[in-house]
Amino acid sequence: MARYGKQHKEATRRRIIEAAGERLKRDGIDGSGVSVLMADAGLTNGAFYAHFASKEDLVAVAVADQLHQQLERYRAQAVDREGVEQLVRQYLSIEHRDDAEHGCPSAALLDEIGRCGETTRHAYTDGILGLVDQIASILTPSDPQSARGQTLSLFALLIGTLQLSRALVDRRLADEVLERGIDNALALLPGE
Amino acid sequence: MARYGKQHKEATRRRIIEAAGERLKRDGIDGSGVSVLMADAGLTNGAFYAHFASKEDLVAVAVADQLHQQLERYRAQAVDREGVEQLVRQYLSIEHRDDAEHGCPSAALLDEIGRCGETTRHAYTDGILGLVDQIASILTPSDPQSARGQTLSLFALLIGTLQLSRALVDRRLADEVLERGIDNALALLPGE
DNA sequence: TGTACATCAGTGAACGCGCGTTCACTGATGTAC
DNA sequence: TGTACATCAGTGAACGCGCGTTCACTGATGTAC
Repeated sequence: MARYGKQHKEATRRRIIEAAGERLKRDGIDGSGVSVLMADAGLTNGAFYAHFASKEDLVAVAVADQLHQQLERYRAQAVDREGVEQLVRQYLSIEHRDDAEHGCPSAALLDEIGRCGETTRHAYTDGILGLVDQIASILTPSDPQSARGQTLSLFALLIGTLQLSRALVDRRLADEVLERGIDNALALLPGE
Repeated sequence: MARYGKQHKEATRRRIIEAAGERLKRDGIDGSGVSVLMADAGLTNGAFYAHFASKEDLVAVAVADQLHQQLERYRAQAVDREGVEQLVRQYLSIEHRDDAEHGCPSAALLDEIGRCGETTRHAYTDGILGLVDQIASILTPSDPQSARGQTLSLFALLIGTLQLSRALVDRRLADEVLERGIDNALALLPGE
């Protein structure tokens, strides 16, 4: 029945989603056209609608995937409080600021996501809560639920700091924002 | 010589800039077309290039104007530490979150600004520094320069918090982020 | 094993539309007499 | 004061282009005999 081996189309779909994640973070949602997104995956625009119902559909899936990838990375790295502190330092590093394409989807896209339809915002909400709960469970293993709000607030600082550092043309100032952000973020970590 | 009275064209230009500020904050930079921006000012698209060199030119000017307006508002309201604390509460209010059109340009546009050309990012940098220095001068009148970094970091928290609250579909959670943000922001205020 | 076939992932041209920008023009204005 | 005129802010159609989406098709594939 299935002519190409059923994993073939699935693999193509994944390639599109992952390439789209990077392109969206680099050029923004409105700034990334379907033809370019498909070309990034080595395909032509016509094949798009065999994989996704619409551009918004792909955006929602790509945002979910980006947050899921982030969760996997954080899960591997942030095994204890010190791991989380290291994560904060990496998040607010010059390398992360200067490489949005491979960085945090929230920092790259959050204000645009806020203007998206409910599908995308729902995917975002689910994804960020997965991340937040993971970090909260490490910082406050006895009652992670209570640390959710505080961890979300910590994320807000990280996201805002990276965006601000990216927008400032004064490099010295942009770097200082990152450093201040680290101190303040560490102070905001929910405790046991 | 000047047929329409020289203040006429200047007034039209201002009308375009102010309408554009609101439209950009509502629909984003890539999401706002020149024709719509002109229609918002009661004009047709053709007149645009008599006032601005390009769309990017208007964006830079509108961003600068928005930040300037914000500065004027903050200057009037934040005359002492308590005024600043009030400002933080207003910034992280449900009303502000649900009315991006009349709200903070940073919260509405910061990740898009980070992807803009140097003209716009330069305008943004100047504008945000004006704001930051104003707040810093109230919180640390003896040495506002030293409070600059900390105040920028405070702004980062405010901006990230509002964006996060706008993106979350879970209202309870979106509201909680604002509340947590207030507590954390107040704790981040640089002191004397 | 080799060949004919049915499947369907992917192609690429085309759809209508709105983008940013240009331009020949219109018509309301303040000025000159 | 009333009229003819020069100015120029603003109009609206058009430019080429890329958008998101559709569709008739191609051609590589795994299967059946």
